[in-house]
Amino acid sequence: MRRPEGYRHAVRIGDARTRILDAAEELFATSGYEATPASMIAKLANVPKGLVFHYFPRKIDVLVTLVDERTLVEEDRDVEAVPGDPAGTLSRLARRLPLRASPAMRRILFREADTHVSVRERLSRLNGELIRRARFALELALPTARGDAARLEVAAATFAAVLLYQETLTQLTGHRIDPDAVAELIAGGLL
Amino acid sequence: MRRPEGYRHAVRIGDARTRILDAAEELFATSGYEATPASMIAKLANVPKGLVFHYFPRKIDVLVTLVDERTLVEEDRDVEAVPGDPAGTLSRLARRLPLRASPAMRRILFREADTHVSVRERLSRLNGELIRRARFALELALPTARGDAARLEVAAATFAAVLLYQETLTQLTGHRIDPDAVAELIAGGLL
Amino acid sequence: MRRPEGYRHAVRIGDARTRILDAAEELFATSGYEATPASMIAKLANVPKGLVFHYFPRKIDVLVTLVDERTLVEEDRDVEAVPGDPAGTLSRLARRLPLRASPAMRRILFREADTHVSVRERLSRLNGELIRRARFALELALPTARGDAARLEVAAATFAAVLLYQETLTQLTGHRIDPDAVAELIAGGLL
Amino acid sequence: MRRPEGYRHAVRIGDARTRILDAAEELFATSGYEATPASMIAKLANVPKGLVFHYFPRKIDVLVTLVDERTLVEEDRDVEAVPGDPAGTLSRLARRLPLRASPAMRRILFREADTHVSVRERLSRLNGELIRRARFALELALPTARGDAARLEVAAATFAAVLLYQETLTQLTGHRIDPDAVAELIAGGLL
DNA sequence: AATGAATGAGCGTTCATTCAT
DNA sequence: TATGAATGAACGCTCATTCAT
Repeated sequence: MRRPEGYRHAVRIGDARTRILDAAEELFATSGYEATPASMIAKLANVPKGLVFHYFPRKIDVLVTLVDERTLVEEDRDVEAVPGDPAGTLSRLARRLPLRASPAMRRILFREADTHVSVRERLSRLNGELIRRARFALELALPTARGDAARLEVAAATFAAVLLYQETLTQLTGHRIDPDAVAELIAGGLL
Repeated sequence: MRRPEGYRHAVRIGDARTRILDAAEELFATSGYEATPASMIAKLANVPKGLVFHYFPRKIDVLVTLVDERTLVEEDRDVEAVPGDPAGTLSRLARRLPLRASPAMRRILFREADTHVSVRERLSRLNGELIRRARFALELALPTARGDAARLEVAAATFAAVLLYQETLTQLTGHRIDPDAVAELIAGGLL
Repeated sequence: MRRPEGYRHAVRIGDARTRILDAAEELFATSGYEATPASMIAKLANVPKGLVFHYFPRKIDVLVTLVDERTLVEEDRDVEAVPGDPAGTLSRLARRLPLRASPAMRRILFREADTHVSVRERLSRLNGELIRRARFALELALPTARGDAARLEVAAATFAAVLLYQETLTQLTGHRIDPDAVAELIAGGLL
Repeated sequence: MRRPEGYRHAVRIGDARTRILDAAEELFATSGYEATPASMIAKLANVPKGLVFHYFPRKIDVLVTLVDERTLVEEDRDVEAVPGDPAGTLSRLARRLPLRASPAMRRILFREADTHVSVRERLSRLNGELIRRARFALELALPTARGDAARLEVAAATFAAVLLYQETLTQLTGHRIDPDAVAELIAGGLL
């Protein structure tokens, strides 16, 4: 919770603990958790190596703390739905992803998810929240009786998948996917 | 050197080189490349550690070889399209993913893509092929003039994303997505 | 970090870094750099192996540091020349070899010179300095006009060669050469 | 004894055993015995690795054989002495070094001498023979009664040292020493 | 709170050597 | 005689972690 508004990139300011987390965020995102030695975090953070272990007794604690403090899945936030405009409603939701996290933190979240439980849990909650919200938005936006529950669920899950995966996809394949267009496609399928 | 039909799981048979690749496939999928020591591969393959390096001079060669020999992106394969049935056409395409690879290999492909170029390239080709084929299938299946190029592209990319990501998603969140339902949704959006 | 006066032999005292260098000096001189594992240095120095690499990130750094800190080519030192006594002048020079280094360090210097640049450079400088000084001493000691430049140069180079090589020769062949006698011989040849 | 006249350099012809020795000679001279893996010898010799150990059960046998078969200290060969011309006599002796060995073999002889007994012995014999012959030549060339035994010995040893060391010196320091000039200097000192 | 020396387990890799064929 | 798979000991090096100060 220490980070204020916005994301600081590669700027090593603040107290030692913050600088350590900043450095780790950058390095984990770039090279992965396993491939990042604690000594490198210390060097980038410009603190003595011992201090890293003073604040975070085990290296894994740095990752856990990062996920804990720097990714925030915002649950139960309001959904802005415009009845009769499911596409626009989804688009707006896309723009307000309920994940407060820097791009670096997002990469970490996805990359380390399958080897570290606490990371996986966070990602799982995010996905659940996204689907929940998309479903709810569609319910509000669609003319009543239009979508049976199962169809809505599929639409919500598909949209969530695209939102979560698009960044990875762009990174790995260079292929950009436009959430707005997807929103329109999905909305078209429901009407 | 190619694997025959089907996938062998955790069965340690065949010559040493094959057993090493089998073991690595399993371990890389489970724990990730970085977190898997060569010694563990050797132990699971039931060969002395030295033999691993006899066949694969550097550890990374094991990963590269795995991707090389055990993931096969089938390009230019025929697409079975049924005019007037875009949903069914996509469903059939989903069932014939142009990636010959065990589930384990797929996880490796996705997990290691952002730190190892050769893996990333393979994944990128796969994604491209998948989109290309989905687009082509839709062109054939849709009534002419129905879909303008951009809409088709979005539909294809969305479907590809779902196909590629669904496995990871299930793994990470427990939430299962049904490609057939997505096919129907997308087809509905296009008609 | 410089060694004080005199040489300590095989006495394992002082801080860990010093003990490591002491041990390496002894072992490199005895068995050669390549044939001396870092573990053996650690054992002789009575430190854990990891500590060797704490102070010297690569093994070669131990050798380089040794040459750097424990061989000192003293340039521009005064030459004590006695006019009319070239033999005595050379003898005195021999006794004040401009190389501050233990016998062990000298063996290392010669043995590793042809495979390690930094060592070779040090040895080269030493040889140059030795010749320069011998020439200068002879110029002062000889009656003017006696020796033309070329002859002086040869005498200086010969004497330098004998000084540098005698130790190796004794080691390898058991045959001892007496620098004083050589000085006399050379002086005789110039007069 | 297998080598005919002259030295073949880097030409891999002849039977396997010869090619192995050729390769080893080149590699040992360049990188030293310890730093040359048997596999590299095999590769350069263009023979399978197993064959190296077929001919030479242990790696050290390659070195020993090399020294054994490819360095020949010619003892008891005639000395051409010209009475009254000690300088010329020494010069001639320098030109007929009693060591039949390629430059590469000489480098090996000197470099490995202090860690391998058999090599050291060979070098020792060479030095002894050189001194013996220089002493004998000087005895014959000098006017009788001129040189007492001790002086002759010093002269002979000095000349031998220069001859043996000159190659190393040139290599390590770039400083060339001219044996003829040294011969003259020494002869001058004896007359 | 801060530090860097110390520790040791374990990693990737090398390589002499063996051996079945 | 010829071969390359197999073996295992040891090597250089890394690194999380501890600890005295």
